[in-house]
Amino acid sequence: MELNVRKKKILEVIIRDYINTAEPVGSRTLSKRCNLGISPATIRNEMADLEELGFLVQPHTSSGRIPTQQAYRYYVDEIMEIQKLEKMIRTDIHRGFLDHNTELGPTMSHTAQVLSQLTNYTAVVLAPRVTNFNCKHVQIVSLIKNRVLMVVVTQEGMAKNIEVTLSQEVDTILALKLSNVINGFLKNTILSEMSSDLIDQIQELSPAESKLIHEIIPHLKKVLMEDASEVHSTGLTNLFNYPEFSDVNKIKQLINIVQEKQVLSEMMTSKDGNRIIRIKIGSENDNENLKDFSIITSTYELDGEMMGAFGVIGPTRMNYDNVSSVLNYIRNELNLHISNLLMK
Amino acid sequence: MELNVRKKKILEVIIRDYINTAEPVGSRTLSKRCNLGISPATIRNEMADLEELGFLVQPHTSSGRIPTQQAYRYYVDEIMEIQKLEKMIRTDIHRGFLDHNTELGPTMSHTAQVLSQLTNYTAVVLAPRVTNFNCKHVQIVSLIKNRVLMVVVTQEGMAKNIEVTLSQEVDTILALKLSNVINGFLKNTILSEMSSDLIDQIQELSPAESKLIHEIIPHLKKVLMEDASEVHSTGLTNLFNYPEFSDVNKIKQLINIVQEKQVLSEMMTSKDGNRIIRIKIGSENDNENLKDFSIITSTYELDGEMMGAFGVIGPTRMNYDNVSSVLNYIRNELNLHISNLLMK
DNA sequence: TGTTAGCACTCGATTATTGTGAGTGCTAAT
DNA sequence: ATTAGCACTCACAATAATCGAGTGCTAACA
Repeated sequence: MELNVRKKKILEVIIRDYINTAEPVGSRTLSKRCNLGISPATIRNEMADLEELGFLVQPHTSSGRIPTQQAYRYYVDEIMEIQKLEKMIRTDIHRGFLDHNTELGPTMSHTAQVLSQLTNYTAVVLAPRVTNFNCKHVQIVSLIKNRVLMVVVTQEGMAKNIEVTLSQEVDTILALKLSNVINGFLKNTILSEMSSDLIDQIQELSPAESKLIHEIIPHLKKVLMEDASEVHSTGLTNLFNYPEFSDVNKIKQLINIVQEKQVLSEMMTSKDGNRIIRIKIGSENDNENLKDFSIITSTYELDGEMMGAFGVIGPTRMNYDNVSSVLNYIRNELNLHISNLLMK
Repeated sequence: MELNVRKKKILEVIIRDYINTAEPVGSRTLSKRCNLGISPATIRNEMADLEELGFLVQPHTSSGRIPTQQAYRYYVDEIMEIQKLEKMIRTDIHRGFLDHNTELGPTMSHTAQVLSQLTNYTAVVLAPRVTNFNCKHVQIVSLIKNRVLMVVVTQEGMAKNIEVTLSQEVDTILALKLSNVINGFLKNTILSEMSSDLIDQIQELSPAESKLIHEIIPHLKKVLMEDASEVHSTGLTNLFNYPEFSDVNKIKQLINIVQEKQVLSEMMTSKDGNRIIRIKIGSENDNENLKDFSIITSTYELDGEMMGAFGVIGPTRMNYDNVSSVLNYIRNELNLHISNLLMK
């Protein structure tokens, strides 16, 4: 779809204006704002064309026009350019991260904080996930009776743990022995290749111990496989200030989105070509609850491998420029700090 | 404050009616509903008295009356009696818990689920906290470089862990040694009494190791002390259906409450005499955001020691009877299942 | 041929007007 | 002490009147 220069310019101004005001924009006000020296009447003609092409709609006859989803998509693809953030903001963000990069948890919540504050929308951050990473070390800790805590540590130094109930009692001594056996094993094999047969070949185990190992391995695999990464969200109430969210039903949708962590997590980690900044506008989202929202996300990596994602949820008339710039910069910061934190 | 029988009865019916309908109740409708065989005019007189006493207010002249906070308080203290739940509901709840009592986490989220479903309000559950419990076992797990995961296990088999960065590198061997040293120590001393002097008396440590122990102990103490227990909440959107929450600002308040986990946690664990069911109505709450809500909470125990809390947030015209009954029963269930889960 | 001034028209939003009805307080009769 | 009767109040809903930003169309103009 190609538009001539003037149409493009007019569309741009309309979108910008609507993003700011949430009011349908009419030809007269527009003619004042955009200094192209063309009269309202001409603009009206152009607007009529743009409407025919599917970029604009009128909420009712004889009102101003508002952009369609198609318009936002065109804007994002063809008009907008990701700006570099102002120097002052950049250093502000950078300093903030320096103050919060001692541990992983705080770094994540700080990221969410910064995102929602800088954009005035709702921020979502996925903590680093262990999926796809190799298990370096396992620690079984006896809790009480037949309950144990399993800690899985990846090559990169990320940890994840679950409590499980086993079929037999496990005391501190036994827990240590089981840990040692599994860790000995991990020196030669990766966890996902640990089969029943291999376990049976271990010499030094009593039948009871062997049975326990058989129970434990699937749990460990599950921990490493399942992507139940923690999802931080901040600035839920930010959206309440926008007129389109004075409707309680919209708010319900938003809350449902944020609470379906599993869905959110999958959505944010799915690829979109090679794009660094992924933008989904309104019904481009598969999730029913997100149909009235736009979501912009990005990911952070360690050593080329995707570790987690973060992004912003807002109205479809979102400030795509600003959010993209912010995400872009924060992505760099995150990559930097995460690798400082985890790799040697 | 004493009311004669008839006033008490009238007040009761008004409150019940208002809780159901959220509409101001007038003398005529009331006279039909309450079968005391008294005319609207008489009721009007009584209502005027009750208004003078501070139990009722009129939103505007010549409208029906609505109960004041004082009325709810009186209702809760003097009128209402906690009913036993219907047999069918009891067995339903009981079965539900049986299906979810293998691990602590699921038990907690199931509790929140059941609470919000049964009451139609917002449920909040505080997971068991380690505070006040004695540390039985400590496990230091090496993550990477100078980062370690510390696991603290209490006498009762609850676990809590944090990641910290230490001043020196800690590998797997060293982590094990440090764990052993601390655990050896724990055989004779409780964690909170571990002082610097005592650490210095340990023989088998190199200066570097001794320094690490000095760093580790405060972290362990902090884990055991601080009450950053996880707060589950469910059914946020339940409240949206009530007419008093069509106002976006009320919703904002609610979300703020649920997000201030620290405050919520303190509020729910603070005692209120020896009451099992604690009821705070509107401005009886210290927290500014809770001034328009009522909150009913209870606690669950292990071996007489309070472990956590749970409760329900709703409008001040909350169904105090039903919620109290539900909390009362769930409390028993929780006590039962938690002790099954944790103690021998 | 593209642009613009002019004009009649549209329609949501705002304000004013009027009923309607559930409710009240007061008084007088029971 | 209770109640029927009555005049009065006031939020709420429905209807009508007004306003104004915006439109489409036509004719004139560069």
